[in-house]
Amino acid sequence: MHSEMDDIDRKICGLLQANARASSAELAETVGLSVSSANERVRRLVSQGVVVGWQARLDPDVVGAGLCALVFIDMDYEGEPEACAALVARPEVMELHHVSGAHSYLMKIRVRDSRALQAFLQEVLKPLPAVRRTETLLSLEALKETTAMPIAGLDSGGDDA
Amino acid sequence: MHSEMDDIDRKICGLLQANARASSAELAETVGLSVSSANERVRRLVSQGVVVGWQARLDPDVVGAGLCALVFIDMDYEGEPEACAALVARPEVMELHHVSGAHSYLMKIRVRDSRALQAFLQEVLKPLPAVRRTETLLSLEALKETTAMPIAGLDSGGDDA
DNA sequence: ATTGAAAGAACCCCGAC
DNA sequence: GTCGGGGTTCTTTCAAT
Repeated sequence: MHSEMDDIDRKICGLLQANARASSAELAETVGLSVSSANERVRRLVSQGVVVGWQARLDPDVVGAGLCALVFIDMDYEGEPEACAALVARPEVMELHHVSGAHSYLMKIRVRDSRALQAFLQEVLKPLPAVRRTETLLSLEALKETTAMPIAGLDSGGDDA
Repeated sequence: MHSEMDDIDRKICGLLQANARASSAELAETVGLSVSSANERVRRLVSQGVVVGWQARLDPDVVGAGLCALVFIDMDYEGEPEACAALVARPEVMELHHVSGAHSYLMKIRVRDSRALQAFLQEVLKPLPAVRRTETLLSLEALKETTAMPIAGLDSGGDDA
């Protein structure tokens, strides 16, 4: 791609992770630039693919997604890509990781309640041909759940080289 | 607390999960309301706590958080709240779930590389008095990773760009 | 890259239905 | 709750440094 990120870029990223609706004026004030420059920085970060999207975060209970479950999935090699594609397409599936260790995949899903969980496992997951075995853990409480990345070289965000 | 969400609220939530920077004009167009009404809906959803935040999503690799790991943690009852608080405060910790099953907690962290992972486990996680045992899985590939909730009563529940 | 200023777009308060 | 209008704030563009 191109040029490296500097400290100002990192600060802006950190601010936008905490508040995606921060105005250019706010950003400019915090990082010590003019409004135009701050705006230009954001535009660059988006066009360079550093910022890949903007999400509103919702209260899970209010929208009927209060139950969170972690599901280990063992898959056969045959039909694995199709099964993954089918799962990724489902709105209940919030994460799908190909993991090292005893199981093939770890999936995080959110549904309304245990009935909906049961329905998902029986009607969506198990019918997939590649799915051999599953093991479900309930998230009894999500103490933290964010997509905000630690930003290398930012004090409030992670470690340095 | 108060009134229930209607279909329009759900649609707006879905749209804002996919694009938190959608203008009131866009929202109004999609749900079939005036700009004023759409704006008022968003204001209400925020003040009622349905929308709890706005996040920019960043490319993990670009910001130096390319390595994702899932860590099972067994904890003693003594000192458990302090350990959880310490972990939640760390920017590398993206999720911390109290889970059912053989282990106490499942934590998702993001760091730069395996060296940083090793450092985190040795210098942050293990020194916590309550932490008895840990088991780390590497996410070899995150096929999906979102905070967009499925919205009950909305057909195209939220997946993002 | 950064800046100030001007043009354009968006948001927000308000009174009416 | 919804709507349109008018004032205000924000974003975007532009010429210049």
